[in-house]
Amino acid sequence: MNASRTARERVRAELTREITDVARRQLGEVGAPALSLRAVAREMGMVSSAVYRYFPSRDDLLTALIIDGYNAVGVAVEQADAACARDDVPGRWLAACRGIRGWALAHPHEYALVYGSPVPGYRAPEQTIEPASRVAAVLGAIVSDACAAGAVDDVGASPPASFGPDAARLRETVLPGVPDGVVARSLTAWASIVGLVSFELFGQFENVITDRDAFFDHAALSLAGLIGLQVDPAPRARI
Amino acid sequence: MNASRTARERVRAELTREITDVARRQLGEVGAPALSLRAVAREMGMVSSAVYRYFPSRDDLLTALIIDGYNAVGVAVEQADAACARDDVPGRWLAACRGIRGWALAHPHEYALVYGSPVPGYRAPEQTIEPASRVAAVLGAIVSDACAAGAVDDVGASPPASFGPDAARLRETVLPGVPDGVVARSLTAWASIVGLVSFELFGQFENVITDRDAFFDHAALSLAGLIGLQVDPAPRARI
DNA sequence: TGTACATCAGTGAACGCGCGTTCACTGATGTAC
DNA sequence: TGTACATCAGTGAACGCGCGTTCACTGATGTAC
Repeated sequence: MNASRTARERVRAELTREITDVARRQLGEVGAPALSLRAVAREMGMVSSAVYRYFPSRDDLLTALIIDGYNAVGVAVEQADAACARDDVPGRWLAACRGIRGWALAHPHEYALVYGSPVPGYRAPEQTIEPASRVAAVLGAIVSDACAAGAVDDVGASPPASFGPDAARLRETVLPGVPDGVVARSLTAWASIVGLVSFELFGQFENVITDRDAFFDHAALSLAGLIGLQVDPAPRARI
Repeated sequence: MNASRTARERVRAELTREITDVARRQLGEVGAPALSLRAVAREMGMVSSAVYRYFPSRDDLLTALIIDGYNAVGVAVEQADAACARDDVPGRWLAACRGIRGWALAHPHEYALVYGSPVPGYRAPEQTIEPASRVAAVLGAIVSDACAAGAVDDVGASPPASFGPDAARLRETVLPGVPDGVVARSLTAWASIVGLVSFELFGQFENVITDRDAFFDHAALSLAGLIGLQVDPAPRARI
């Protein structure tokens, strides 16, 4: 029957989910390169070979965790953006950036898995590319909306001619209606935000920056300015 | 005698160096988390326990590699900067940024070791902090020189008050004579440059940017503009 | 210069561990008639 | 509703491997007189 068939499948889906949950928990303790199928099985109370019913190899488990990671940070950023007034461009930008950083600080090993150095011996399959764009989509929408509202200054040097096709492709997906120069600076700002978070998380700001919350906000707004988003010099008053 | 004593010590130094060379070569193949003392010993034709005469543990070998890595990228950036006319601020900035990226592309695993996610189970000791500042020192000198020459626009929002002491400390070491706002934006730009290189190396620009050389140059100059360095809109003519 | 001793480098075996993956198997859960 | 069969989940043992680190040891290289 269909009902009973889905019953078995439901159990299967539940266990698959439980395995990734346990794996994610262990990831948070030992980091991706040290993550082991056997340890996951042990914690689940199964024999290690049983996990192979759910994931054909360790790499597939890692792939699942990467996809989950991209989705998790994607959701965090989407929610941060959604909580802002649509026309408050600097507010949305800052909220989205804070969303990335907040998620990263809460899940450092997951962050390292998706934005850090590649796990040795593991090669990410195509499947991981699409969920990776989720964060970019939110940042892109903010810039697009700002452009549509005429709230972007397209100043600064023009990007190289070879960037044209890339910009055109990005306009079709995450940055509709955004001129080449702003596309280039948006990409730069995106990489910069992640660079800032990585610096903080990977220890490069040790003994350098004390109040990292405040510094990050300031840096994020500087980068909004780099893109050309019109940012108030002082925080706007709230009634 | 002193001469013979240094003879023995010379052999020791040579072998120590050879071990790190082999380790660095293997690092380039398997990545830091998979680097193993035994494999290094095997390639050297020694028994694994012999390596312990030179490095008391695997962690100490990793530490040596990290320090070497910081020094190597430091040298690369210093040389890139030194090849430019002292008063050509944008040229020096671009050269230094290219130096980081060029070294990173040539030594991706070493780059990942120093700027990527931390190696699980390894905790970097204090020794690694000082050589880490070598790159920052070059970038800092460029900004300092530009400030001294009056070639920096200190525009944009002020950094948070809590950043004051950090800026003061940085002024004493790598950014003499640089006002708080420019210090903050220099740090942001520094993290951004490394973020761009990481994005490229760790696969985030896959299917996004085609001509990465040209894009990087453009991004680096955008970030020079973020700091406030006065950049010519068009490349200056050369006679 | 020659000898007695101390220092050091490198050996080989071992300890104890964990890993990914395969495979033949036992039961339980589902399906078809 | 009941039975015969097929599918699937989980077991337990095994394969073959590599790892970091310790330790008692043999020789060679240096030092002091």
